[in-house]
Amino acid sequence: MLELRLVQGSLLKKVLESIKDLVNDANFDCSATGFSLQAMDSSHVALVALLLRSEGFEHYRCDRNISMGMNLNNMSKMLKCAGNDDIITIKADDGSDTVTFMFESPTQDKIADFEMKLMDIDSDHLGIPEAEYHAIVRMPSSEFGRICKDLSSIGDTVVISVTKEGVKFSTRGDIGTANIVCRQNTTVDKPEESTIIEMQEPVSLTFALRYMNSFTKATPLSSTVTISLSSELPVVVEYKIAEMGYIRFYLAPKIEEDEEETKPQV
Amino acid sequence: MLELRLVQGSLLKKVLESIKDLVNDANFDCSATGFSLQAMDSSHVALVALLLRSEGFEHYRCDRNISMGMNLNNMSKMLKCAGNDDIITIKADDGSDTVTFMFESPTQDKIADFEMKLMDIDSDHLGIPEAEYHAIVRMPSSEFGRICKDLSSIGDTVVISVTKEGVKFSTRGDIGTANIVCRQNTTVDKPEESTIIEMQEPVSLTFALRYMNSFTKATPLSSTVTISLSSELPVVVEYKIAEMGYIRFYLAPKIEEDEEETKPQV
DNA sequence: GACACATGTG
DNA sequence: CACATGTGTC
Repeated sequence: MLELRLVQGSLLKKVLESIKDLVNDANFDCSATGFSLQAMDSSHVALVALLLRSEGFEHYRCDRNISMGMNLNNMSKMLKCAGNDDIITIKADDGSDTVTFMFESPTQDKIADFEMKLMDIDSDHLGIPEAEYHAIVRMPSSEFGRICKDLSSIGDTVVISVTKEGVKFSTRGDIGTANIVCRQNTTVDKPEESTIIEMQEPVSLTFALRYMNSFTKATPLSSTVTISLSSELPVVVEYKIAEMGYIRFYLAPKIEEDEEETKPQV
Repeated sequence: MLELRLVQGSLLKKVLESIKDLVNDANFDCSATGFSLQAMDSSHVALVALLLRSEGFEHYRCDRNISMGMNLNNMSKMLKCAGNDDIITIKADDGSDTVTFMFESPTQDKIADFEMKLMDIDSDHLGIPEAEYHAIVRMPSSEFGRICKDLSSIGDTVVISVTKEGVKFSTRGDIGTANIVCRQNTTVDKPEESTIIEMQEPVSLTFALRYMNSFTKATPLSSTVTISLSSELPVVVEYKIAEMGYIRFYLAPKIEEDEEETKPQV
Protein backbone atom coordinates (compact mmCIF):
# COMPACT_ATOMS: atom_id res chain seq x y z
CA MET A 1 0.00 0.00 0.00
CA LEU A 2 1.31 3.37 -1.07
CA GLU A 3 -0.16 6.72 -0.20
CA LEU A 4 1.73 9.95 -0.66
CA ARG A 5 0.01 13.23 0.03
CA LEU A 6 1.64 16.34 -1.36
CA VAL A 7 0.06 19.61 -0.29
CA GLN A 8 1.90 21.66 -2.85
CA GLY A 9 0.67 19.69 -5.82
CA SER A 10 2.00 22.21 -8.30
CA LEU A 11 5.45 20.87 -7.45
CA LEU A 12 4.67 17.52 -9.00
CA LYS A 13 3.09 19.19 -12.01
CA LYS A 14 6.27 21.19 -12.56
CA VAL A 15 8.47 18.13 -12.11
CA LEU A 16 6.62 16.36 -14.87
CA GLU A 17 6.71 19.33 -17.16
CA SER A 18 10.46 19.39 -16.75
CA ILE A 19 11.15 15.76 -17.60
CA LYS A 20 8.36 14.54 -19.86
CA ASP A 21 10.03 15.87 -22.98
CA LEU A 22 13.29 14.20 -22.08
CA VAL A 23 12.07 10.80 -20.94
CA ASN A 24 9.17 8.81 -22.32
CA ASP A 25 8.80 6.05 -19.76
CA ALA A 26 10.38 5.71 -16.37
CA ASN A 27 10.14 3.89 -13.08
CA PHE A 28 9.23 5.92 -10.04
CA ASP A 29 10.88 4.26 -7.06
CA CYS A 30 9.19 4.59 -3.75
CA SER A 31 10.80 3.72 -0.47
CA ALA A 32 10.80 4.94 3.10
CA THR A 33 13.33 7.54 2.06
CA GLY A 34 11.22 9.15 -0.57
CA PHE A 35 9.85 9.20 -4.06
CA SER A 36 12.55 9.10 -6.68
CA LEU A 37 13.22 8.54 -10.33
CA GLN A 38 16.31 7.90 -12.36
CA ALA A 39 16.18 7.54 -16.09
CA MET A 40 18.10 8.03 -19.29
CA ASP A 41 16.57 10.23 -21.92
CA SER A 42 15.07 8.49 -24.93
CA SER A 43 18.26 8.81 -26.96
CA HIS A 44 20.36 7.53 -24.04
CA VAL A 45 22.52 10.60 -23.86
CA ALA A 46 21.32 12.46 -20.81
CA LEU A 47 20.29 11.23 -17.40
CA VAL A 48 17.76 12.68 -15.04
CA ALA A 49 17.59 11.97 -11.32
CA LEU A 50 14.72 13.16 -9.18
CA LEU A 51 14.35 12.94 -5.43
CA LEU A 52 11.37 14.00 -3.37
CA ARG A 53 12.14 13.12 0.24
CA SER A 54 9.41 11.60 2.34
CA GLU A 55 9.66 14.45 4.85
CA GLY A 56 8.37 16.84 2.24
CA PHE A 57 5.03 15.05 2.01
CA GLU A 58 2.21 15.83 4.39
CA HIS A 59 1.49 12.14 4.58
CA TYR A 60 3.86 9.45 3.42
CA ARG A 61 3.03 5.81 3.59
CA CYS A 62 5.08 3.29 1.71
CA ASP A 63 4.82 -0.18 3.22
CA ARG A 64 7.45 -1.72 1.00
CA ASN A 65 9.80 -0.57 -1.70
CA ILE A 66 7.99 -0.38 -4.97
CA SER A 67 8.91 0.59 -8.49
CA MET A 68 6.15 1.95 -10.66
CA GLY A 69 6.63 2.21 -14.40
CA MET A 70 4.83 5.14 -15.90
CA ASN A 71 4.46 6.75 -19.25
CA LEU A 72 5.44 10.29 -18.34
CA ASN A 73 3.40 11.83 -21.10
CA ASN A 74 0.24 10.19 -19.87
CA MET A 75 1.09 11.01 -16.28
CA SER A 76 1.63 14.61 -17.28
CA LYS A 77 -1.74 14.71 -19.03
CA MET A 78 -3.40 13.64 -15.82
CA LEU A 79 -1.48 16.04 -13.62
CA LYS A 80 -2.51 18.86 -15.93
CA CYS A 81 -6.03 18.17 -14.71
CA ALA A 82 -4.99 19.18 -11.20
CA GLY A 83 -5.33 22.80 -10.21
CA ASN A 84 -2.15 24.58 -9.28
CA ASP A 85 -3.13 24.75 -5.64
CA ASP A 86 -4.69 21.33 -5.46
CA ILE A 87 -3.44 18.77 -2.99
CA ILE A 88 -2.19 15.73 -4.87
CA THR A 89 -2.24 12.23 -3.44
CA ILE A 90 -0.55 9.33 -5.20
CA LYS A 91 -2.04 5.95 -4.33
CA ALA A 92 -1.25 2.39 -5.31
CA ASP A 93 -2.53 -0.83 -3.83
CA ASP A 94 -0.13 -3.71 -3.35
CA GLY A 95 0.05 -5.83 -6.44
CA SER A 96 -2.09 -3.44 -8.43
CA ASP A 97 -1.08 -2.60 -11.97
CA THR A 98 -2.53 0.89 -11.72
CA VAL A 99 -1.73 4.06 -9.87
CA THR A 100 -4.29 6.62 -8.78
CA PHE A 101 -3.75 10.35 -8.65
CA MET A 102 -6.19 12.15 -6.43
CA PHE A 103 -6.64 15.90 -6.64
CA GLU A 104 -8.37 17.83 -3.88
CA SER A 105 -9.25 21.45 -4.44
CA PRO A 106 -8.23 23.73 -1.55
CA THR A 107 -11.88 24.10 -0.56
CA GLN A 108 -12.43 20.33 -0.71
CA ASP A 109 -15.48 20.94 -2.87
CA LYS A 110 -13.94 19.20 -5.84
CA ILE A 111 -12.29 15.83 -5.61
CA ALA A 112 -10.93 14.13 -8.66
CA ASP A 113 -9.29 10.78 -9.07
CA PHE A 114 -7.42 9.67 -12.13
CA GLU A 115 -6.36 6.08 -12.59
CA MET A 116 -3.48 5.20 -14.84
CA LYS A 117 -2.13 1.86 -16.00
CA LEU A 118 1.38 1.06 -14.90
CA MET A 119 3.95 -0.35 -17.30
CA ASP A 120 6.81 -2.80 -17.03
CA ILE A 121 9.98 -0.90 -17.73
CA ASP A 122 13.51 -2.27 -17.84
CA SER A 123 15.26 -0.04 -15.41
CA ASP A 124 18.79 0.68 -16.46
CA HIS A 125 19.42 1.98 -12.98
CA LEU A 126 22.92 3.35 -12.97
CA GLY A 127 24.81 4.05 -9.84
CA ILE A 128 25.85 7.66 -10.01
CA PRO A 129 29.29 8.00 -8.42
CA GLU A 130 29.95 10.93 -6.18
CA ALA A 131 32.51 13.10 -7.84
CA GLU A 132 34.79 16.01 -7.16
CA TYR A 133 34.05 18.90 -9.43
CA HIS A 134 36.61 21.36 -10.73
CA ALA A 135 34.07 24.13 -10.76
CA ILE A 136 30.62 24.70 -9.36
CA VAL A 137 28.57 27.62 -10.60
CA ARG A 138 25.40 28.75 -8.90
CA MET A 139 23.34 31.31 -10.74
CA PRO A 140 19.74 32.41 -11.21
CA SER A 141 17.90 29.67 -13.04
CA SER A 142 16.04 32.14 -15.21
CA GLU A 143 19.31 33.65 -16.38
CA PHE A 144 20.74 30.26 -17.25
CA GLY A 145 17.56 29.42 -19.13
CA ARG A 146 17.70 32.65 -21.08
CA ILE A 147 21.33 32.09 -22.00
CA CYS A 148 20.73 28.58 -23.30
CA LYS A 149 17.74 29.73 -25.29
CA ASP A 150 19.60 32.68 -26.75
CA LEU A 151 22.67 30.68 -27.69
CA SER A 152 20.64 27.97 -29.36
CA SER A 153 19.44 30.46 -31.92
CA ILE A 154 23.07 30.83 -33.01
CA GLY A 155 24.59 27.41 -32.61
CA ASP A 156 24.03 23.82 -31.57
CA THR A 157 26.61 23.50 -28.81
CA VAL A 158 27.71 25.61 -25.90
CA VAL A 159 31.19 25.83 -24.48
CA ILE A 160 31.01 26.53 -20.77
CA SER A 161 34.30 27.93 -19.46
CA VAL A 162 34.86 28.76 -15.84
CA THR A 163 37.58 30.97 -14.50
CA LYS A 164 37.88 32.79 -11.21
CA GLU A 165 36.37 35.86 -12.79
CA GLY A 166 33.25 34.28 -14.10
CA VAL A 167 31.58 31.75 -16.30
CA LYS A 168 31.51 32.10 -20.07
CA PHE A 169 28.96 30.53 -22.37
CA SER A 170 30.05 30.46 -26.00
CA THR A 171 28.65 29.15 -29.22
CA ARG A 172 29.30 29.44 -32.91
CA GLY A 173 27.14 28.75 -35.89
CA ASP A 174 26.69 29.60 -39.53
CA ILE A 175 25.63 33.13 -38.85
CA GLY A 176 28.35 33.98 -36.36
CA THR A 177 29.55 33.50 -32.83
CA ALA A 178 28.36 34.46 -29.38
CA ASN A 179 29.95 34.74 -25.97
CA ILE A 180 28.09 35.49 -22.78
CA VAL A 181 30.12 36.10 -19.65
CA CYS A 182 28.55 36.11 -16.22
CA ARG A 183 30.77 37.61 -13.58
CA GLN A 184 30.76 36.34 -10.09
CA ASN A 185 28.63 38.67 -7.97
CA THR A 186 27.96 37.77 -4.40
CA THR A 187 27.24 41.30 -3.36
CA VAL A 188 23.59 41.36 -4.31
CA ASP A 189 21.07 41.65 -1.52
CA LYS A 190 19.06 38.74 -2.68
CA PRO A 191 21.10 35.55 -2.64
CA GLU A 192 18.93 33.97 -5.34
CA GLU A 193 20.04 36.66 -7.75
CA SER A 194 23.73 36.20 -7.18
CA THR A 195 26.17 34.24 -9.27
CA ILE A 196 28.66 32.29 -7.22
CA ILE A 197 31.61 30.32 -8.50
CA GLU A 198 33.53 27.75 -6.54
CA MET A 199 36.52 26.79 -8.60
CA GLN A 200 39.39 24.38 -7.94
CA GLU A 201 40.79 24.77 -11.42
CA PRO A 202 39.66 26.33 -14.67
CA VAL A 203 37.51 24.13 -16.84
CA SER A 204 36.08 24.42 -20.33
CA LEU A 205 33.59 21.89 -21.67
CA THR A 206 31.28 21.60 -24.65
CA PHE A 207 27.67 20.45 -24.52
CA ALA A 208 24.77 20.04 -26.87
CA LEU A 209 22.39 22.96 -26.41
CA ARG A 210 19.44 20.79 -27.29
CA TYR A 211 19.77 18.97 -24.00
CA MET A 212 20.57 22.07 -22.00
CA ASN A 213 17.37 23.63 -23.25
CA SER A 214 15.49 20.57 -22.20
CA PHE A 215 17.00 20.76 -18.71
CA THR A 216 15.97 24.37 -18.29
CA LYS A 217 12.33 23.32 -18.39
CA ALA A 218 12.90 22.75 -14.68
CA THR A 219 13.41 26.49 -14.16
CA PRO A 220 10.01 26.97 -12.45
CA LEU A 221 11.11 24.56 -9.72
CA SER A 222 13.85 26.74 -8.33
CA SER A 223 15.09 30.29 -8.58
CA THR A 224 18.67 29.09 -8.76
CA VAL A 225 20.50 26.42 -10.67
CA THR A 226 23.80 24.76 -9.85
CA ILE A 227 26.12 23.66 -12.62
CA SER A 228 28.92 21.31 -11.61
CA LEU A 229 31.77 20.76 -14.05
CA SER A 230 34.84 18.57 -14.28
CA SER A 231 36.91 17.62 -17.28
CA GLU A 232 35.90 14.27 -18.65
CA LEU A 233 32.87 14.06 -16.38
CA PRO A 234 29.22 14.66 -17.20
CA VAL A 235 28.03 18.08 -16.15
CA VAL A 236 25.39 18.12 -13.43
CA VAL A 237 22.65 20.71 -13.75
CA GLU A 238 20.75 20.74 -10.50
CA TYR A 239 17.54 22.44 -9.48
CA LYS A 240 16.82 22.16 -5.78
CA ILE A 241 13.22 21.51 -4.84
CA ALA A 242 12.48 23.43 -1.65
CA GLU A 243 12.10 21.26 1.43
CA MET A 244 11.97 18.10 -0.64
CA GLY A 245 14.98 17.30 -2.72
CA TYR A 246 16.20 18.01 -6.19
CA ILE A 247 16.08 17.28 -9.84
CA ARG A 248 19.46 16.71 -11.46
CA PHE A 249 20.36 16.40 -15.10
CA TYR A 250 23.58 14.76 -16.24
CA LEU A 251 25.08 15.28 -19.66
CA ALA A 252 28.42 14.09 -21.01
CA PRO A 253 30.59 16.74 -22.63
CA LYS A 254 31.26 16.56 -26.33
CA ILE A 255 34.81 15.53 -27.06
CA GLU A 256 36.92 17.81 -29.20
CA GLU A 257 36.41 15.81 -32.40
CA ASP A 258 32.65 15.96 -32.04
CA GLU A 259 32.79 19.64 -31.49
CA GLU A 260 34.74 20.17 -34.69
CA GLU A 261 32.03 18.53 -36.72
CA THR A 262 29.54 21.18 -35.82
CA LYS A 263 31.84 24.05 -36.71
CA PRO A 264 31.23 25.68 -40.06
CA GLN A 265 33.92 25.09 -42.64
CA VAL A 266 36.13 28.13 -42.87
CA MET B 1 -37.82 48.95 -39.88
CA LEU B 2 -35.63 47.40 -37.26
CA GLU B 3 -33.35 49.22 -34.88
CA LEU B 4 -31.87 47.60 -31.80
CA ARG B 5 -29.43 49.53 -29.68
CA LEU B 6 -27.32 47.54 -27.26
CA VAL B 7 -25.19 49.58 -24.91
CA GLN B 8 -23.16 46.63 -23.75
CA GLY B 9 -21.96 45.64 -27.18
CA SER B 10 -19.44 43.17 -25.84
CA LEU B 11 -22.39 40.95 -25.01
CA LEU B 12 -23.19 40.43 -28.66
CA LYS B 13 -19.56 39.85 -29.46
CA LYS B 14 -19.38 37.14 -26.82
CA VAL B 15 -22.60 35.55 -28.03
CA LEU B 16 -21.15 35.18 -31.48
CA GLU B 17 -17.87 33.82 -30.22
CA SER B 18 -19.81 31.16 -28.36
CA ILE B 19 -21.91 29.90 -31.28
CA LYS B 20 -20.02 30.59 -34.48
CA ASP B 21 -17.96 27.42 -34.18
CA LEU B 22 -21.08 25.37 -33.67
CA VAL B 23 -23.40 26.86 -36.27
CA ASN B 24 -22.52 28.15 -39.72
CA ASP B 25 -25.71 29.91 -40.81
CA ALA B 26 -28.77 30.78 -38.79
CA ASN B 27 -31.83 32.97 -38.77
CA PHE B 28 -32.04 35.67 -36.17
CA ASP B 29 -35.70 36.19 -35.34
CA CYS B 30 -36.76 39.59 -34.26
CA SER B 31 -40.12 40.36 -32.70
CA ALA B 32 -41.56 42.68 -30.07
CA THR B 33 -40.42 40.17 -27.48
CA GLY B 34 -36.78 40.23 -28.37
CA PHE B 35 -33.96 39.11 -30.56
CA SER B 36 -33.62 35.35 -30.73
CA LEU B 37 -31.98 32.52 -32.59
CA GLN B 38 -32.52 28.81 -32.73
CA ALA B 39 -30.36 26.54 -34.80
CA MET B 40 -28.94 23.08 -35.09
CA ASP B 41 -25.21 22.71 -35.24
CA SER B 42 -23.74 21.87 -38.62
CA SER B 43 -23.75 18.14 -37.94
CA HIS B 44 -27.35 18.27 -36.68
CA VAL B 45 -26.52 16.87 -33.30
CA ALA B 46 -26.69 19.84 -30.96
CA LEU B 47 -29.11 22.72 -30.81
CA VAL B 48 -28.49 26.25 -29.65
CA ALA B 49 -31.19 28.67 -28.53
CA LEU B 50 -30.47 32.30 -27.85
CA LEU B 51 -32.79 34.92 -26.43
CA LEU B 52 -32.02 38.59 -25.90
CA ARG B 53 -35.18 40.21 -24.55
CA SER B 54 -36.21 43.58 -25.89
CA GLU B 55 -36.09 45.09 -22.41
CA GLY B 56 -32.37 44.55 -22.31
CA PHE B 57 -31.79 46.92 -25.20
CA GLU B 58 -31.48 50.64 -24.65
CA HIS B 59 -33.63 51.20 -27.69
CA TYR B 60 -35.70 48.48 -29.33
CA ARG B 61 -37.78 49.06 -32.42
CA CYS B 62 -39.14 46.15 -34.40
CA ASP B 63 -42.17 47.12 -36.47
CA ARG B 64 -42.98 43.61 -37.59
CA ASN B 65 -41.62 40.15 -37.01
CA ILE B 66 -38.65 39.52 -39.18
CA SER B 67 -36.25 36.64 -39.68
CA MET B 68 -32.77 37.49 -40.83
CA GLY B 69 -30.52 34.77 -42.17
CA MET B 70 -26.89 35.39 -41.37
CA ASN B 71 -23.61 33.64 -41.86
CA LEU B 72 -22.37 33.63 -38.29
CA ASN B 73 -18.75 33.57 -39.30
CA ASN B 74 -19.15 36.73 -41.32
CA MET B 75 -21.23 38.34 -38.63
CA SER B 76 -18.55 37.48 -36.11
CA LYS B 77 -15.90 39.02 -38.32
CA MET B 78 -17.82 42.27 -38.34
CA LEU B 79 -18.50 42.26 -34.61
CA LYS B 80 -14.81 41.77 -33.99
CA CYS B 81 -14.42 45.24 -35.42
CA ALA B 82 -16.41 46.65 -32.51
CA GLY B 83 -14.57 47.66 -29.40
CA ASN B 84 -15.46 45.84 -26.24
CA ASP B 85 -17.13 48.89 -24.78
CA ASP B 86 -18.69 50.09 -28.00
CA ILE B 87 -22.43 50.56 -28.28
CA ILE B 88 -23.77 48.29 -31.00
CA THR B 89 -26.87 49.06 -33.03
CA ILE B 90 -28.42 46.51 -35.37
CA LYS B 91 -30.43 48.05 -38.20
CA ALA B 92 -32.46 46.66 -41.09
CA ASP B 93 -34.85 48.41 -43.41
CA ASP B 94 -38.09 46.71 -44.39
CA GLY B 95 -37.61 44.54 -47.41
CA SER B 96 -33.88 45.07 -47.42
CA ASP B 97 -31.62 42.10 -47.96
CA THR B 98 -28.90 43.53 -45.78
CA VAL B 99 -28.36 44.23 -42.11
CA THR B 100 -26.24 47.03 -40.72
CA PHE B 101 -24.17 46.89 -37.56
CA MET B 102 -23.26 50.27 -36.17
CA PHE B 103 -20.52 50.65 -33.57
CA GLU B 104 -20.18 53.79 -31.49
CA SER B 105 -17.15 54.24 -29.32
CA PRO B 106 -17.98 55.29 -25.74
CA THR B 107 -16.64 58.77 -26.42
CA GLN B 108 -18.64 59.03 -29.64
CA ASP B 109 -15.41 59.90 -31.39
CA LYS B 110 -15.62 56.89 -33.64
CA ILE B 111 -18.71 55.66 -35.41
CA ALA B 112 -18.51 52.69 -37.70
CA ASP B 113 -21.13 50.95 -39.72
CA PHE B 114 -20.81 47.56 -41.31
CA GLU B 115 -23.35 46.29 -43.78
CA MET B 116 -23.78 42.57 -44.31
CA LYS B 117 -25.75 40.63 -46.89
CA LEU B 118 -28.55 38.50 -45.51
CA MET B 119 -29.12 34.94 -46.64
CA ASP B 120 -32.15 32.76 -47.20
CA ILE B 121 -31.93 29.92 -44.75
CA ASP B 122 -34.34 27.02 -44.40
CA SER B 123 -35.20 27.29 -40.78
CA ASP B 124 -35.70 23.91 -39.23
CA HIS B 125 -37.33 25.68 -36.33
CA LEU B 126 -38.07 23.02 -33.79
CA GLY B 127 -40.47 23.59 -31.00
CA ILE B 128 -38.56 22.86 -27.84
CA PRO B 129 -40.96 21.27 -25.39
CA GLU B 130 -40.83 22.34 -21.80
CA ALA B 131 -39.62 19.42 -19.79
CA GLU B 132 -39.31 18.29 -16.24
CA TYR B 133 -35.75 17.55 -15.34
CA HIS B 134 -34.61 14.91 -12.90
CA ALA B 135 -31.69 16.97 -11.83
CA ILE B 136 -30.57 20.56 -12.24
CA VAL B 137 -27.00 21.49 -11.39
CA ARG B 138 -25.86 25.06 -11.09
CA MET B 139 -22.15 25.60 -10.80
CA PRO B 140 -19.44 28.11 -11.68
CA SER B 141 -19.15 28.22 -15.45
CA SER B 142 -15.36 28.39 -15.30
CA GLU B 143 -15.25 25.21 -13.27
CA PHE B 144 -17.50 23.39 -15.70
CA GLY B 145 -15.35 24.62 -18.55
CA ARG B 146 -12.20 23.41 -16.86
CA ILE B 147 -13.69 20.00 -16.15
CA CYS B 148 -14.79 19.47 -19.74
CA LYS B 149 -11.41 20.53 -21.02
CA ASP B 150 -9.53 18.31 -18.57
CA LEU B 151 -11.65 15.26 -19.25
CA SER B 152 -11.28 15.62 -22.98
CA SER B 153 -7.55 15.05 -22.60
CA ILE B 154 -8.41 11.57 -21.30
CA GLY B 155 -11.52 10.48 -23.18
CA ASP B 156 -14.13 11.41 -25.78
CA THR B 157 -17.28 11.17 -23.72
CA VAL B 158 -18.31 12.28 -20.29
CA VAL B 159 -20.72 10.53 -17.98
CA ILE B 160 -22.52 13.08 -15.83
CA SER B 161 -24.02 11.48 -12.73
CA VAL B 162 -26.02 13.42 -10.19
CA THR B 163 -26.78 12.31 -6.68
CA LYS B 164 -27.84 14.32 -3.68
CA GLU B 165 -24.23 14.60 -2.59
CA GLY B 166 -22.88 16.04 -5.76
CA VAL B 167 -22.31 15.77 -9.44
CA LYS B 168 -19.73 13.43 -10.89
CA PHE B 169 -18.06 13.81 -14.27
CA SER B 170 -16.35 10.66 -15.50
CA THR B 171 -14.50 9.57 -18.56
CA ARG B 172 -12.28 6.77 -19.70
CA GLY B 173 -9.77 6.51 -22.46
CA ASP B 174 -6.72 4.60 -23.55
CA ILE B 175 -4.47 6.00 -20.87
CA GLY B 176 -6.83 5.53 -17.94
CA THR B 177 -9.94 6.79 -16.26
CA ALA B 178 -10.98 9.98 -14.53
CA ASN B 179 -13.67 10.95 -12.08
CA ILE B 180 -14.29 14.48 -10.88
CA VAL B 181 -16.78 14.97 -8.10
CA CYS B 182 -18.16 18.40 -7.24
CA ARG B 183 -19.91 18.49 -3.92
CA GLN B 184 -22.91 20.63 -3.37
CA ASN B 185 -21.80 23.74 -1.50
CA THR B 186 -24.28 26.48 -0.90
CA THR B 187 -22.47 27.94 2.05
CA VAL B 188 -20.06 30.06 0.13
CA ASP B 189 -20.35 33.79 0.51
CA LYS B 190 -20.40 34.40 -3.17
CA PRO B 191 -23.41 32.74 -4.77
CA GLU B 192 -21.71 32.58 -8.15
CA GLU B 193 -19.07 30.29 -6.69
CA SER B 194 -21.49 27.82 -5.19
CA THR B 195 -22.58 24.51 -6.62
CA ILE B 196 -26.25 23.82 -6.16
CA ILE B 197 -28.05 20.62 -7.00
CA GLU B 198 -31.80 20.27 -7.30
CA MET B 199 -32.52 16.62 -7.71
CA GLN B 200 -35.78 14.71 -8.08
CA GLU B 201 -34.06 11.44 -8.77
CA PRO B 202 -30.51 10.33 -9.52
CA VAL B 203 -29.52 10.49 -13.13
CA SER B 204 -26.51 9.37 -15.11
CA LEU B 205 -26.06 10.29 -18.76
CA THR B 206 -23.29 10.15 -21.33
CA PHE B 207 -22.37 12.96 -23.71
CA ALA B 208 -19.78 13.70 -26.34
CA LEU B 209 -17.12 15.97 -24.85
CA ARG B 210 -16.53 17.57 -28.21
CA TYR B 211 -19.88 19.32 -28.00
CA MET B 212 -19.58 20.14 -24.34
CA ASN B 213 -16.29 21.88 -25.04
CA SER B 214 -17.99 23.83 -27.76
CA PHE B 215 -20.75 24.91 -25.39
CA THR B 216 -18.28 26.13 -22.80
CA LYS B 217 -17.15 28.81 -25.22
CA ALA B 218 -20.11 30.70 -23.73
CA THR B 219 -18.34 30.85 -20.36
CA PRO B 220 -17.51 34.57 -20.67
CA LEU B 221 -21.24 35.30 -20.81
CA SER B 222 -22.02 34.19 -17.30
CA SER B 223 -20.22 33.26 -14.12
CA THR B 224 -22.56 30.32 -13.61
CA VAL B 225 -23.91 27.56 -15.80
CA THR B 226 -27.02 25.47 -15.30
CA ILE B 227 -27.06 21.86 -16.44
CA SER B 228 -30.48 20.23 -16.62
CA LEU B 229 -30.62 16.48 -16.96
CA SER B 230 -33.30 13.86 -17.47
CA SER B 231 -32.98 10.31 -18.69
CA GLU B 232 -33.71 10.05 -22.37
CA LEU B 233 -33.86 13.82 -22.79
CA PRO B 234 -31.25 16.12 -24.23
CA VAL B 235 -29.22 17.89 -21.59
CA VAL B 236 -29.66 21.63 -21.44
CA VAL B 237 -26.56 23.67 -20.74
CA GLU B 238 -27.68 27.20 -20.03
CA TYR B 239 -25.72 30.41 -19.60
CA LYS B 240 -27.88 33.26 -18.40
CA ILE B 241 -27.21 36.62 -19.99
CA ALA B 242 -27.64 39.27 -17.34
CA GLU B 243 -30.74 41.41 -17.73
CA MET B 244 -31.39 40.04 -21.19
CA GLY B 245 -32.02 36.35 -21.51
CA TYR B 246 -29.96 33.28 -22.06
CA ILE B 247 -28.06 31.05 -24.40
CA ARG B 248 -29.01 27.38 -24.15
CA PHE B 249 -27.33 24.39 -25.68
CA TYR B 250 -29.16 21.09 -26.12
CA LEU B 251 -27.39 17.79 -26.64
CA ALA B 252 -28.87 14.31 -26.79
CA PRO B 253 -27.22 11.75 -24.52
CA LYS B 254 -25.34 8.90 -26.09
CA ILE B 255 -27.13 5.63 -25.71
CA GLU B 256 -25.38 2.78 -23.98
CA GLU B 257 -24.30 1.07 -27.21
CA ASP B 258 -22.55 4.19 -28.44
CA GLU B 259 -20.78 4.56 -25.19
CA GLU B 260 -19.40 1.02 -25.36
CA GLU B 261 -17.69 1.76 -28.64
CA THR B 262 -15.44 4.27 -27.01
CA LYS B 263 -14.38 2.06 -24.17
CA PRO B 264 -11.03 0.39 -24.47
CA GLN B 265 -11.17 -3.36 -24.96
CA VAL B 266 -10.55 -5.11 -21.66
C1' DG C 1 -9.24 30.21 -37.49
C1' DA C 2 -8.38 27.45 -33.43
C1' DC C 3 -5.25 26.13 -30.11
C1' DA C 4 -1.42 26.13 -27.04
C1' DC C 5 1.94 28.96 -24.88
C1' DA C 6 3.86 32.93 -22.63
C1' DT C 7 3.21 37.06 -20.29
C1' DG C 8 1.20 41.04 -17.46
C1' DT C 9 -2.22 42.30 -14.26
C1' DG C 10 -5.66 42.15 -10.51
C1' DC D 1 -3.76 32.17 -8.67
C1' DA D 2 -7.10 33.39 -12.03
C1' DC D 3 -7.95 36.25 -15.89
C1' DA D 4 -7.07 38.75 -19.97
C1' DT D 5 -4.09 39.66 -23.59
C1' DG D 6 -0.82 38.80 -27.21
C1' DT D 7 1.96 35.73 -29.93
C1' DG D 8 3.27 31.65 -32.50
C1' DT D 9 2.01 27.34 -34.55
C1' DC D 10 -0.67 24.01 -37.08
